[in-house]
Amino acid sequence: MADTMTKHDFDSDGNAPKRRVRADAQRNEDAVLEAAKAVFATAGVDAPVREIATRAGVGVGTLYRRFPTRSDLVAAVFRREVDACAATAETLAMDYPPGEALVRWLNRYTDFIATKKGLAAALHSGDPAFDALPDYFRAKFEPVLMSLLEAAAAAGEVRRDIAAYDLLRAIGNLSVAGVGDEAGAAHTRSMVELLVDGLRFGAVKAGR
Amino acid sequence: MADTMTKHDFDSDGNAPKRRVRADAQRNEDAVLEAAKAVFATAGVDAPVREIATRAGVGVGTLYRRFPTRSDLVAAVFRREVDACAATAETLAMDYPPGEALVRWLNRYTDFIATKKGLAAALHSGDPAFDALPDYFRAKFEPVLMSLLEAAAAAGEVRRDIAAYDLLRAIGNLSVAGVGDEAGAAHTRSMVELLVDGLRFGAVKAGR
DNA sequence: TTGATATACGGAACAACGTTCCGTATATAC
DNA sequence: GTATATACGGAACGTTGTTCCGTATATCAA
Repeated sequence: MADTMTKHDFDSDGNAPKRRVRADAQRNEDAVLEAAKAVFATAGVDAPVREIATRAGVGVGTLYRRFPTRSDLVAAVFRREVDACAATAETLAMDYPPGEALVRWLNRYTDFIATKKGLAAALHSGDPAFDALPDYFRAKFEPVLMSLLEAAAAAGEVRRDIAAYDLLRAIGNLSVAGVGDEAGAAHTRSMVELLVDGLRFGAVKAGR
Repeated sequence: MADTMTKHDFDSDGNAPKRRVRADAQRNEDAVLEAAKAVFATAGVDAPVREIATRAGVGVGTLYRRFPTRSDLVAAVFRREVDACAATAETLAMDYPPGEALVRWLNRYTDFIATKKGLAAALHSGDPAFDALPDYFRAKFEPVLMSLLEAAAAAGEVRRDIAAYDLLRAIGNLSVAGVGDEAGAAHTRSMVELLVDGLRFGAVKAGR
């Protein structure tokens, strides 16, 4: 039978496909993301895929259909949470004076990272699935921190010669140490404060 | 002629081992450590055990006899390198003024960490084999940095309220980002400098 | 030297993981 | 209601870390 000429074919890029996404597929994707978020927070990003699939009530095949690699799943979950954290900056900027907004967001950011067991390592593991993550991370967070930084600098509270991205990375890495450790969290916080003092140091010298 | 009468019986601590350590065993242990050091530097601490065994010219069984866990091997290699890095501090302290010696050692330390792909993550992974590492790390590095810090503080170049250990951890974590990345190394360096500026900031104010 | 034996060796075998495959089930379009 | 594209579950595969054990050998006593 040569019925190769199928009836519906030209659903090229960006056009409406003949069939819409199946409801169960969508439901399962959500379930997987939700389960993954929970499992990652508990057991770190190295948690077995099977565990996530089970928790989501699907088979591993289903999971892999949507996330071809465990790294893709990690990336997807990560993106979601980045969005959430970045969003808090605006609120802070409105509710507090520049210097305080900056510090508060930095703390929020620190807490955000604290729930990312092993993620910093994964980011630099060379896995191609994570290649896009730093860019996403940066695209979301840099403008946000730049605003806070600029406002604080304008108020004469911090220096201007530190790039937002550098600060972002520095604090992110600083925070890796405190994961799952009470004393570690305290250390992280004081080191972040030290960094902020470094920021102020410059402002003092340049401000007069 | 009576000679073979115990030329080595109670060496170390009151123990009298019937047989001494076999020569081939010792040789293999060295070979494994050497191979592991090279492989870890190249491929990170997650490199396959088999690869290390092969490179050392031994079977995996032999490797596991001495290092019951891959983590134990990682720990052993790590300890060696910690010793080497800590040792450089004394030299520096003798050859440079306090402030400079401090900064130079901090840089040396940064370079040291830069070759430790993924090790910071391993340290906090919860693997029991690494539990002793932070203590070892601290026991070796803290006194060393305390000396440098104290000398610099005495010279009025830095503040006194930052604990050596915190600084150690902070820089270590800061350095994780720069692994295998040119720009990353530069970022790391400037963040370390920012930290040092934070140290100086306090010194300036502490005139009281 | 020679034999006895504790010790060490290599690599096959096992378990747990990430990932692939494919026969079966089902939501959607007509 | 039927056809069929789509999604599903889970067995199966390759690669890890680790264990096991039969074989080889360095050391000791004679």
